[in-house]
Amino acid sequence: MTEARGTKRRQGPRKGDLREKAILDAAEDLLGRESVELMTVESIAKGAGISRAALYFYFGSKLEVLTALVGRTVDAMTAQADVAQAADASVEDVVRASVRHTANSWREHGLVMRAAVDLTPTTPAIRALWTGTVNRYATAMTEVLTRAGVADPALAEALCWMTERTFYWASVNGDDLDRTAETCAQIWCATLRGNN
Amino acid sequence: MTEARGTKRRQGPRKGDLREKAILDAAEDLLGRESVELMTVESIAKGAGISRAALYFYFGSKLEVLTALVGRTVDAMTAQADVAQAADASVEDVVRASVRHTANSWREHGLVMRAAVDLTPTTPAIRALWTGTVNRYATAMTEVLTRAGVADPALAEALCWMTERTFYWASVNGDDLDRTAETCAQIWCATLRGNN
DNA sequence: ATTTTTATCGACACGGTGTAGACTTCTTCG
DNA sequence: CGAAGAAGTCTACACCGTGTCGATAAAAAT
Repeated sequence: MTEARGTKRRQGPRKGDLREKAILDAAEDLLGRESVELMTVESIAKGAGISRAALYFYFGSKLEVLTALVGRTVDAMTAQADVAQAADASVEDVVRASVRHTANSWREHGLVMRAAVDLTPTTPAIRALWTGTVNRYATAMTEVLTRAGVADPALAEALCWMTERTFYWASVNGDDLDRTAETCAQIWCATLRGNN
Repeated sequence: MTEARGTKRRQGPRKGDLREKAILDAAEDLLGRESVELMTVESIAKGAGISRAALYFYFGSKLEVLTALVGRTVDAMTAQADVAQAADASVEDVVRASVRHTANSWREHGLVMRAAVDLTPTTPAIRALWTGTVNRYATAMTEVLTRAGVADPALAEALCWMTERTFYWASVNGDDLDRTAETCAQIWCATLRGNN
């Protein structure tokens, strides 16, 4: 099972690449209605307008679909991520801007990000994507913290996971993400000052 | 499906209550070897020395077993929890003690706690147990923070989830939990000072 | 000692998964 | 154009884990 991808189809913008996108779109759509484990290969296929067996031509399993979907979303996130980092801004401002940016990601891609978190325990590939993203963020932040005299990378890491979890629950509960961002930023800044 | 429990058997230390414990023990044992979703009702039953169908006499599903197991563990945790809170200790000391206590919980019950976190998205009953525990901890901490002039409950909540996630990953990766506790305590204390 | 509750088991039906193999539709190049 | 072959789709099937049913055994209760 699972097939590691790439055995079949590989190159070129063939006709059925639209299908591939359609499948991901259908899956993303479904995430809005049913939970991940209720979502069946059948339902995804139906959403994409093809038969169950046809879907297996493109993806080896439901989890491969979800992995591709998370990958697409993570790419989109990091694409619009590294705009910031104006070198002259105050450290606190950089931190606040980063947290706000995170809030926006959750606003835009909350459904998929939630699914990514939910699937992190079960799916190695998704775990890799997600922890990879968080760790990238963490190392970037470690640099920023260092500029403020806080050296330990473990601190940045812990704060990143705090941010992740807090936004996750806020997204699940439908809380106000601006407030959430405020809370997170406050802790980030406190750590910034408190450990020089 | 699922049967909501209680329809069958209810009172007394009947003979088969041992079985019930045996089943939970078997499940906990299994958590050490295979992941939650690989674990099958069959394997749990086998571990408890009974047949698959017999297990359904005690629990309505694999998830009910896991829920009971998490419940048992959470009870054990909270049982030995509220020892602390000596009213004259410094706020920072209380915080450090709490975090260290959390580290001990993860040391002792890491397997089940990890499973609880993993199952939180999928199983409402376990989500209730877990968020309940964390929230109890959060409100207790809110009081402590208030004593230090930091009023916002959202801060304590965010810090609790930071602690949860950080220990979760440390437990998964086999990191040193003392170091993890140190990191968490540092952020707790920074927030304590930084936001008066 | 027998009646009732508690516990166990074998057998079944169901639903979702993944695969095999036949079939159709595109593409492309002689 | 028109055959070869690649890309895409479908029906049918076998598998596996789940949960239930009814018959039966073991324990408790009377």
